[in-house]
Amino acid sequence: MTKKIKVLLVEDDPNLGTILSEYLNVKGYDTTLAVDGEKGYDEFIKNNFEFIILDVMMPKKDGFTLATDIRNTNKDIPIIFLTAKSLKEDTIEGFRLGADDYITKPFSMEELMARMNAILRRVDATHRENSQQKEFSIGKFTFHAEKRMLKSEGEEDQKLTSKESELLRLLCLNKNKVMDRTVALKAIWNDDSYFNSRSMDVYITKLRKYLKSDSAIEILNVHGQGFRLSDS
Amino acid sequence: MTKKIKVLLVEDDPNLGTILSEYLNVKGYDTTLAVDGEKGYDEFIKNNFEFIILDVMMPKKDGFTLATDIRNTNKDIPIIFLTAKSLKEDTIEGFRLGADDYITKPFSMEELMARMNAILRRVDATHRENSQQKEFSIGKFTFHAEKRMLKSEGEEDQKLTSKESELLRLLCLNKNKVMDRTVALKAIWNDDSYFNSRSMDVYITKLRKYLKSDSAIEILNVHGQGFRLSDS
DNA sequence: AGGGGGTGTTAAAAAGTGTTAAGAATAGAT
DNA sequence: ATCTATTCTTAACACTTTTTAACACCCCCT
Repeated sequence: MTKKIKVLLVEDDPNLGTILSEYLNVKGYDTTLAVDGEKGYDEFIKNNFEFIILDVMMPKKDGFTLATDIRNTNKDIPIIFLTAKSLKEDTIEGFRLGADDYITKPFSMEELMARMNAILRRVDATHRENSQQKEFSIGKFTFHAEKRMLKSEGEEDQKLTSKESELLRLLCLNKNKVMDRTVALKAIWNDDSYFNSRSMDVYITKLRKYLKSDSAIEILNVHGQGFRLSDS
Repeated sequence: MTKKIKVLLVEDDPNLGTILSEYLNVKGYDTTLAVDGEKGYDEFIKNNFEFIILDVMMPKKDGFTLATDIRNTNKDIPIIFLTAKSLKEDTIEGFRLGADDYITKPFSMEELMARMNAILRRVDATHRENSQQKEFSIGKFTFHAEKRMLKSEGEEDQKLTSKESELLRLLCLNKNKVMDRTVALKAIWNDDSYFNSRSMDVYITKLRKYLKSDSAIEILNVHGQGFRLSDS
């Protein structure tokens, strides 16, 4: 399970603020609620947020001013504005300050989620390429995912097929934890169905063969759940 | 001066379509207008667009279907939906298909621009600018796509034929990612058919020969999908 | 203990690819 | 216009990757 994304929500309406905050937490985010712009800025400075949602109309410090201050210290963090009015100039102003989206009240929770996800997908995509792990160590083996190559001292290099490689990569990412069967099927086959599932079992057998020369490694089945690559 | 961004606009209303297209061109984009979903897809295959704007309600092929087809060949390209109705389910569906934004008519030109810019800011600059890139670095080689020339220190320059060059260019644009077989065939041969596909395999063999003196480079096959130029 | 669903394994079928070389098409030169 | 060199396509064969089928076994529940 991936780490929760830390969200700062700044909203002066206590009803809406609480509801939104709780909804986001249920959806797997780690949300902090601030009730005005100044408190929002304090929270921003003290924590490492990864996503900002700002109401525009707020006492003490309005959303635009707060956004400007936030952008001064972090020019990458995604910002979404919430607003009661849909004045055109306001919208443009929001985007000019570096907003990623601008949502007019009333809006549905689902829509907010959908728009957050659309933005996060982009942020991930740009950061993901470089931060993707390419080389894994499994017992006496070294597995290079990109090159689809499994090496070990004193043995001939084993070239893997793309399916073999993708599966082994998922196992490595979950080393000593269970790699969920359904998750793997959807990630590699795009679809979990009976036949794909059986196909995956065939590949598990193949991987076990490749790895059998090191008895410290095992691919264990977790009945009804998936597999665990155990490395001691 | 940065290169113009190539935008595909698919909109069946000729009035709106023309006005939008002209407006975008004035704003420095290079816009192509298609009047229905099928024509839109044809244009998408033939060109290297970097941004897509789709009307949802269209004859022949609606925006959602078109978006799905486009996402099948390119999962990174930004997509914005335009729609007359603001049905909640529609919005969510659009985002589920990988939309980056969803704009309800009527909207202002400025708002569209602002939302486009917000998305483009997030997209990796290299993704945007590389579609007309002329020079590529592959391991110890340098490839000039325009001049169809492959150079490397201490080796004689290798002149490539046009097919060889176009194929290598596509591989370079997708370096370390899969170059989809169908997309490449449609881009280079204008038609994916069995024989063209076999022809492409012959060219892959040729390119591998040219590149074989650098073992850090590989053209890997991804079964049933395409090829990946791996460079580490 | 029995039974149903999940898994391990092997092998054959189906689909896709690697490679070489000969044939067709095209463009350039004479 | 005809010849020629080059480029591109088609054919052929060997091989790899993936899926499907088949059968044996195991886990877990009642």
